[in-house]
Amino acid sequence: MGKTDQLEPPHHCQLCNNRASSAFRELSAETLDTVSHLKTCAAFKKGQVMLHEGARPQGVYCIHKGKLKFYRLGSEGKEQIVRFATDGDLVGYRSILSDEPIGASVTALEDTFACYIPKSSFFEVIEQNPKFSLNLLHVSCHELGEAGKMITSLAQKTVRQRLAEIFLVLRATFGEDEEGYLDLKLTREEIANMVGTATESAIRLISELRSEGTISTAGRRVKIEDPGALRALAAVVD
Amino acid sequence: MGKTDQLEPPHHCQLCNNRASSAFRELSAETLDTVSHLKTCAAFKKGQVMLHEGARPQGVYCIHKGKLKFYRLGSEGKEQIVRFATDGDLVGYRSILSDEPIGASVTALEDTFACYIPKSSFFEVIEQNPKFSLNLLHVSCHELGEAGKMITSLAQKTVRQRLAEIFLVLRATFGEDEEGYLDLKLTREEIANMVGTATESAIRLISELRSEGTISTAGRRVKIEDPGALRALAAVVD
DNA sequence: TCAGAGATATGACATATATCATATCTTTGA
DNA sequence: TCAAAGATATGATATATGTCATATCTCTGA
Repeated sequence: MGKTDQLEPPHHCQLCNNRASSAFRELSAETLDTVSHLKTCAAFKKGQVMLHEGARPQGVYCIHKGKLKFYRLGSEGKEQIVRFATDGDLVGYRSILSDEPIGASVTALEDTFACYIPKSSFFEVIEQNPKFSLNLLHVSCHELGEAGKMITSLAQKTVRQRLAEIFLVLRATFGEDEEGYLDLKLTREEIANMVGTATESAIRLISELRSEGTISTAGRRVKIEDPGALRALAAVVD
Repeated sequence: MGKTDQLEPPHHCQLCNNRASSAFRELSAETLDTVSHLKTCAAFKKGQVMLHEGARPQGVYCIHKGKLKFYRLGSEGKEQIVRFATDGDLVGYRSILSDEPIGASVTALEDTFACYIPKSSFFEVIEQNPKFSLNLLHVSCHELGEAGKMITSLAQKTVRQRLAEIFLVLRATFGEDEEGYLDLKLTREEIANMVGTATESAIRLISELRSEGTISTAGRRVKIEDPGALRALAAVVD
């Protein structure tokens, strides 16, 4: 569904729509040319795993179009979603740069197209472009801040508050479609795995928010009806 | 207490004991010389705040000797400890590199000596030393992985399991003194603020672990008596 | 050195959330 | 298009943890 020429990666990084918002922003034409020649294309179907927890990646992916979840398996085998990636985001860089195994599996939430840059090429670009290093530092340090927020939220807020917060975060990250629904379809189980609660509890609390008129749902599609109520509930600090 | 000449920062970075384990490892002699001339010294008494949440730091601190906690204030004003820093660690780099306000306040848990490097000098070193950028990327990406572990633990483990885990983490991070006690004194409230629970709950569960013979305590000093039992309890995955 | 403040300890009780069970409702793939 | 598999929904119940209250204990600064 949709025109494939919009979904396939462009032939050259300079033509990529995501360039301005990615770690490749503000790089010289020559550098982009180099990266362009080093990269290959990869496609992932919805549900397909891009990276496995514990593995050693041999390169990084730059997401051209798609949505992915990062998750760790807890001791009971339950998924904990730790973050998401979408257009323009780099995937796999954490493991390569810290020289550690993959910390979180990455799976496509919808059909995804990505560019693959081998590890060696990635390091070459880093070493020859201080600007690229700075961009990577910017991204990783920003993520670190987001993780701190998530830690505080998990430690101090109730499930109900975290659920409200998650809907606001999803809207900020993925936006809304023409009808006002969050532009990301998640199962109730996946929502529970972000919030850190049992699936039944997530379902129950979603039903409550729905009956209170704060949100509405249509299958897996969720619409925020009263953002103010959500913000009040979530007790958003920052 | 203690000889001051051991506690004050050395005059030159090349003589610093922490060099090998810090982000300044493997830098050229000239670079270290530059940094040495740009830095100034700073001392923090136990309990003193090094950085305030929400502020804009004008430089980074390299910890020469000491222990500090990073914490965010939740909506109820409760501290959530998100990580620690000790000898050789950089403090404040996250905010400067992501160009965001400080995400977590930093307070000295004991008297601390640090070197202060102004923002501009810090960026100069980064731009002129790809190796330093890589070290910083290594550190920030490692921290990001640790944050992911903490998120999973908070979301999926019981307070009892997290408490067991914390004692193991503290031992791995700070080690033990000659008598076998964890080399870090925390109040029960601080322990609760790491684990993400009420102070009373932390006290109660610590009492339980004590009566089970898994740990022993002497005031604020904690000794791990049965690491195996702690590991089993924490259900450590990785 | 001592007194007051803060920390630790423990009980009683409240409650949010997990767990288990069952019934419908949607997807999805053949 | 349909049937099976999986997802959603909701009730009943159990329980871990939070909250409030009170009583020592132990630091720390004057």
